[in-house]
Amino acid sequence: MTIETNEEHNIPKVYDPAAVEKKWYAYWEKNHYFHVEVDKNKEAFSIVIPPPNITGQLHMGHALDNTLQDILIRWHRMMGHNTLWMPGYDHAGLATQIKVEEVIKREEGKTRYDLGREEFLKRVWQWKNQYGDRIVNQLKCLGVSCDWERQRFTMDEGCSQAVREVFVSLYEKGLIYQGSRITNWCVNCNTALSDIEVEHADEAGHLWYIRYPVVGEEGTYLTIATTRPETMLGDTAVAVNPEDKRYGYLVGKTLKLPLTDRTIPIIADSYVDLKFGTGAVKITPAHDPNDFEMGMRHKLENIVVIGMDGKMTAEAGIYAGQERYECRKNIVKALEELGFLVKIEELTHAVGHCQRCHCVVEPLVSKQWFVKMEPLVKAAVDCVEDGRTQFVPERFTKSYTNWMDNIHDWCISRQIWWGHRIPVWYCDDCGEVIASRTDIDKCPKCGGHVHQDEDALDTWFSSALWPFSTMGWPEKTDLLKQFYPTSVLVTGYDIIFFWIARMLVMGMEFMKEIPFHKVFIHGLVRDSQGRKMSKSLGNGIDPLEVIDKYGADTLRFMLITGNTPGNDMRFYWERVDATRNFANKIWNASRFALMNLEGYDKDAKLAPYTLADKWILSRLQDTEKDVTDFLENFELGEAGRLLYEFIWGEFCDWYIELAKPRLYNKDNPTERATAQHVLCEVLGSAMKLLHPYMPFITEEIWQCLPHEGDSIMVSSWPKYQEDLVDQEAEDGMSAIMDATKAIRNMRAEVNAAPGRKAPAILLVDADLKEVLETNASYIKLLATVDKLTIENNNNNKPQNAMTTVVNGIEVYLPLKGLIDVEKESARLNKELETLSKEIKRIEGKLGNAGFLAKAPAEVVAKEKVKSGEIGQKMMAINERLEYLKTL
RNA sequence: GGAACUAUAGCUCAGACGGUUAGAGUACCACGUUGACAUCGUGGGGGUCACUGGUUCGAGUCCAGUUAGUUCCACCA
Repeated sequence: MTIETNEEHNIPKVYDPAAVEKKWYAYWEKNHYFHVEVDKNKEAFSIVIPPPNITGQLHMGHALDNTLQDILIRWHRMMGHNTLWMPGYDHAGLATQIKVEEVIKREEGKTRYDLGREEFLKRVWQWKNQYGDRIVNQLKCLGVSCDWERQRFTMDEGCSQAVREVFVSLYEKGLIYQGSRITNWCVNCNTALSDIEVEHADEAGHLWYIRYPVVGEEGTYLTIATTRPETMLGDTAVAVNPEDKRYGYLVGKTLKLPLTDRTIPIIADSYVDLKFGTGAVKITPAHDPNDFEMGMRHKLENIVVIGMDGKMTAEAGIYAGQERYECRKNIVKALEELGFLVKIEELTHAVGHCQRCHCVVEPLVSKQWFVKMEPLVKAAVDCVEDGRTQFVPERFTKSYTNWMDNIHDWCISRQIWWGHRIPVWYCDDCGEVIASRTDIDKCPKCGGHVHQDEDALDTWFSSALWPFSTMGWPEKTDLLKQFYPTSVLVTGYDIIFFWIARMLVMGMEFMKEIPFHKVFIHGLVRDSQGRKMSKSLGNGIDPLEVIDKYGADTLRFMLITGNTPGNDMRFYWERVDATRNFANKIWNASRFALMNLEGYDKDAKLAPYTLADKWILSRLQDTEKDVTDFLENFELGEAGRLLYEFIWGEFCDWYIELAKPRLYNKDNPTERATAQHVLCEVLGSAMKLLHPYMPFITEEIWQCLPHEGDSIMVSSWPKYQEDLVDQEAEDGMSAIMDATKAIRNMRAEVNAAPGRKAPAILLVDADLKEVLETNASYIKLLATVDKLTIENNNNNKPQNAMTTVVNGIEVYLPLKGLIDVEKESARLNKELETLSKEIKRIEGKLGNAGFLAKAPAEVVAKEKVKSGEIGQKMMAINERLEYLKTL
């Protein structure tokens, strides 16, 4: 194959991602590169996407999460594995319902109750059909390579069937039950919530001390302390600790409950803390979880005074109908007026808020469905503790197991319409309760009329099944056989309990197998001040904006590098700029290559590799190996950093510069072809290694370079070629690079005109002499040297020259008339100072018997070499200083 | 009340098994438009690795404690 390039070709100097990205994504999709069929002969690698909400817009968290997955997926695909990335989205029950309700309210002024269940659901489906794909399209802008042909939805037919199967099966096993319990109730969203949907926040509140008169003992009171005086209307007892000597004599007596005409008993219960408040607690079983428990123990009555709407009930007497906080004010006022209020203290305490609407959650008794967790968690904890499923980073294991060890039953019913309706029917005639996998229209027992439970399931119930429901469960599919357990699950630490834990539980229960081998946890993307990005703060940065301005490659690489797994990261535009510059650097390196590939013939006869060729090829192998190692350990940031350093710091800064003379010289076609060959080889491999991170620009470049195959994304991952590893070449090049840098450094010190060539003298050890002589042209080219003299270091030292010693090389720069004796002496003395500090440290080590005896021989030898080198340096500098004194 | 994480250059962050003269990007200073790139090149300044103790021949790296910050869990009215 021969490349024809036109000297005048107009590849733009600045990389423009917009056109490139659209073009290649369309190309990949058209060629079905994302799609995978089961291939039992290949090693399987699979990921199920954390399904984004249909209401959602792509945010930075998605961008990070999906980039991580895409890197792993693209890498494994290139490794030749049978690679599946299962995409899909989540119906997000409550969140979506609220969203659609808002829209309908705004546009039509109606509530969902106005529309009725059927019509409302029709609207949500419409909404889903209209906007559901929005986030998928946004994900595509990011370049992710999901198998879109397999896209799933938590409420599609298959997933819904899986939900039914799991629900009914658990019900039959007695692991799902219905009960009247005190649960978290959101008075705004009008539904029950699970414990983890309640967010606790410390709030400044008050502790009101109220005295309750003891019945039959005029003038005797028992003072209680409460943070919620409005609930006193529902008090059915006051409790003291049985050990509490202050109140012992009162236990068994009754109290007159102020503001009511009821009397309540004084009971003893060890739950009561003697040191808090007065040591006497009012008990309101209907409105406090602890009181509820105590009420059960002491068979107390539940008096509901706050309703589902957050307003006081008829039980609240004259307060009926008042909003709960308004009532609180009025109660306090009344107590004060009647002399029952003893004092008010300031108190900060944790108050639960609804995760969705942030209003204060009310503990209320209601009839709900629960999953009995305790029998289910063991398997899910065991598989993590014995390492079948591993968290990366490992530290998240602990928070997972801690949480699982203290698990509460999971309230799964929601008083909402959008979601999986609870598959339970009640017979209106015989009262039978039937959980069914299929819809029923009459009672199987008596044939009577049935009606279905009105409630829907917690969104996370269907998410919990995601790893297997998306692969066709409960059918025994080939997909499941090949891809379950999935290889890795990638998500943020914020949903470990909501999602990871539940998937482990359900996977172990229904597949009898872990859902994933690894859980790769990442942190949050925060703003530049470290704050969470949020709508209310207005500090969110739209990933699509970054993609528009800078390209997806830049966003992806920026999000992945510069932080470590599991840690939060801050978003800085400066870092976006820096990454954009990297993309542009790659672009221009490729532009350079293309401009110099004219006449390139893949099969041309090659000259022997030069030192630079051997060096860069060897470094490429090191990079391939290290990058692969890092990827295997989920150190994606480190792998990215390595690629950055290799491409910019070695390939661009040194190799390209050194290849220029051969590329420009058309009189020696064999050498030119060799340089072209190595240039293409290294650049091509570098693009492959970088492809998982920056899929678009690497495809664009790869397609321009000589290549085999139709796309870089289905090309093979570079192999570590041991025969190209050349330590000698690497050592030789580092000597040359060190000498070059030393010369540049000294020239800069005296402000020598950078463009003007000057002579230099190197005095070197015998073993370095040959490589330096052979490649003297490198130093001349890169250090702007015209006459380079290389001698053995036992020769006479050149006079009237600047000097420094690096890597066993004494570098002299004759600078006739340029040397400022004073300045040069100062510079050398400063260097001498650092060196003497260093040698003192090393000699201390070498003089330490313990070090010599216990440190590995290798380390000792290294220190000795170092000591020798420094000694040599110091000697040379001292000689030079002596000479300067004579001037 | 438990638990986790973080503390390294002005800023944002890397530093695997303890052994490099502790790194990068950015910012800053100086010089530079030689035919890939000024979204660039070359060079430079800048850190007692939060503090205290311990283990070790040797600690930014391991252990204990202290301080500061962040976060999660927890039914204390």
